[in-house]
Amino acid sequence: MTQAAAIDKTPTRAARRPGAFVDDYLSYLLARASHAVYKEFDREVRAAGLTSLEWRVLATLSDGDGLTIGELAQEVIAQQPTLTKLVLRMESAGLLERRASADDGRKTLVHESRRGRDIVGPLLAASKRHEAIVLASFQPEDVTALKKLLHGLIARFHSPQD
Amino acid sequence: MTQAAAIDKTPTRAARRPGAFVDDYLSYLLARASHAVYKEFDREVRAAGLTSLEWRVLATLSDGDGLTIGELAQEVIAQQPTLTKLVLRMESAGLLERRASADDGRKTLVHESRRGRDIVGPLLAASKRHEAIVLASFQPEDVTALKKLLHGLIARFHSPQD
DNA sequence: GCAAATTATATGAACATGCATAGAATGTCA
DNA sequence: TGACATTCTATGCATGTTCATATAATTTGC
Repeated sequence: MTQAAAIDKTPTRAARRPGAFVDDYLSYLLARASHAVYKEFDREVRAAGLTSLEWRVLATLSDGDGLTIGELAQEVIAQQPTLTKLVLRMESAGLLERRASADDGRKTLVHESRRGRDIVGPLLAASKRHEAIVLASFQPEDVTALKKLLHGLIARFHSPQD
Repeated sequence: MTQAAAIDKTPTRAARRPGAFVDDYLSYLLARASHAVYKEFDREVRAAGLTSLEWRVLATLSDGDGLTIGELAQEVIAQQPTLTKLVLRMESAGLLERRASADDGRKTLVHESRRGRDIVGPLLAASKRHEAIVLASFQPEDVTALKKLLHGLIARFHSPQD
């Protein structure tokens, strides 16, 4: 092990410090909540042989495919070169197909393959069950208000480019 | 350019499809909201010469440093090997210090350096201003309710290990 | 209809991350 | 105390991501 230079005699503060800034900072809170909720479900994603980004791609395409690389990148919150390469890998793996757009030769339209649909289908069902379980411990009206506010935040601050 | 195999004649559906599953799926919503809110502020982070993960590390340590690698990893939502390596790089860059724990030789305690504090200080102030602006367009009671619910989600589903 | 500007994707090289596991310190229990 | 299990960090290697830029297609202005 690489040895640290100095020795610290103060006890470790393992528990969260009350009133810490980061614990009340909105984008942290949102990210931590997202992670906390997703983490459990991630086990099922991995069991299906997918990474979380691959799952987001397939789930997004399930709502209607034929998206361009750029649209997909926005949807799954990744950068364009990342998506270009991921889509190539996923095409090689038989999870989706790339097609040239007829009306704009620059665009690559991404479609789910049969195999992609077969893999993501059960996961979509499982994710709905999982979300229902997560939300079961909250008041329905609180959940509605939460989602409405989240949509508001997204609409208000989501600019065109990533 | 790598040519796609087939040609797709259907028009691109650029706009979001209404009622799409992913657009109402909780962990997506949370992640997208987090990203939407953070994105603007990210410009200031990059201008300060930090990556977003480095910013999260320094911001977290500003609330009280001397955290172990493991604690930090939890706080900033990253894996332990990622943090070990990042902390080594940040130490080389003079942003923080690693110290051996006196009461547990396995632990590495991470502290901010003078330089780290100098860099993160203005960013912390800026982040508070930014959050105030973001939240200004919402009802204060809605914001309170949102944060309370997020804390609830985190507490309910945040297990010890990452 | 041609040059310049813009948009969309791909790609190369540098860098960061993740997985598995090693190494080191501590805790447990007989 | 000594063996065994556990905890915490580090590390090697494979893989994935990012930044800058190249390439290709389209649009704009004249």
